[in-house]
Amino acid sequence: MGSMKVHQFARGFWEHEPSLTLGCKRLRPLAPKLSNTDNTPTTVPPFDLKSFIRPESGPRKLGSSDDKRETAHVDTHPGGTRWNPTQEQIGILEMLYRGGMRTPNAQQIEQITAQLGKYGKIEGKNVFYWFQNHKARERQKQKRNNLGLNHSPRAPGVTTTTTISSSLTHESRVGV
Amino acid sequence: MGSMKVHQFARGFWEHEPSLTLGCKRLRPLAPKLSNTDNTPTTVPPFDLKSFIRPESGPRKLGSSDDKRETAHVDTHPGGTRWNPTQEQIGILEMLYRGGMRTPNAQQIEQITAQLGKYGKIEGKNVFYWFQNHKARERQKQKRNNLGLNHSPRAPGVTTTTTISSSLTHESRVGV
DNA sequence: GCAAATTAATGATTTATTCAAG
DNA sequence: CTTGAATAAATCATTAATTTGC
Repeated sequence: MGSMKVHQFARGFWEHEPSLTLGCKRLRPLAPKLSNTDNTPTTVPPFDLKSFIRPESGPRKLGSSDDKRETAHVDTHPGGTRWNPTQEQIGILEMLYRGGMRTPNAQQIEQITAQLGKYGKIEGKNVFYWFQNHKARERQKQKRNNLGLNHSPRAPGVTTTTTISSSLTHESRVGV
Repeated sequence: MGSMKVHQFARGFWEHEPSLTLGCKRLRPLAPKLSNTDNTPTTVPPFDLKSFIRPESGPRKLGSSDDKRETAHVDTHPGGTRWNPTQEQIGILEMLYRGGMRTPNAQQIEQITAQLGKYGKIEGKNVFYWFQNHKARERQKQKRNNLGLNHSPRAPGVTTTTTISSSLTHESRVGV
């Protein structure tokens, strides 16, 4: 397999907007059984659950790393369930988050994925989801804290670090 | 806090492409109104991870660190405008929708996009978004119609006198 | 000590809301 | 106003922690 063009779906269509590799696997285990009474015009492909859950031999869309060298597998290589981040990965992600990154764009996701890939199997969408979830859940936490906040006018313990060096070259700051 | 809800109906079986921020010319103020109580982090990560936080977007030019780009001229590109579906495309999509398709998976999207590509420029995410929006807005319309039965402002242009009961087979929304 | 049962975290999807182009 | 595009909120589903009984 020399230079073979992968599916067009990977490259050609999303070239304008940065996109990331997303797997074509991992579908919900719920019954793929549609109500067959309706005529689904497009042939709903028979969902081969097993083949989807085993992406190893499946066709990759993009971002296929040259080698996967799973022979040694430092990590669990969970056999095709959901991503289970390692401690290093989490650490880096949290660092990025604390650094101000909230919704990285495709370029950033690509790079992050590449970096985190050194510590374990990971895909771009994992990074994407992680930021989504982390952001949302941090907000939840904060809100919860705010609700029960009418007790001590001053936050005990945590002195809100106002020593922020305000000016920073964070261009990736979309929200806030 | 276990949510024991069992859905027996076929729910989504779609891989969900993470719609990455394109960041081309999409500046969304969207004041999140987040209470700024929490972290205003802006602490430079001690590592070189800052390389992750590269300035976003920029078509393909890298190297220029500072991007104070003006939103002046950069929109004559055919990649910058949004998808404008043709009549054939809409027709096919609606046909598929009426046929029961609601959230096509990646495979299906791929095929649909390929087909629709014959009639005009289109990308996979367009198909994805179309289904999302169409589903949501059909629901809105129905709801509006149901609520405003006694209303008689003006004859609605579209006679969507069909399929009101069909959607009842779905779960009734749990409020909220 | 261990494994089944239970609970807590959190990854992955779906839905609702919002913004802006045409 | 219509509607493509994007994000946030809500929800589902799976894995890790943990409890419990032996």
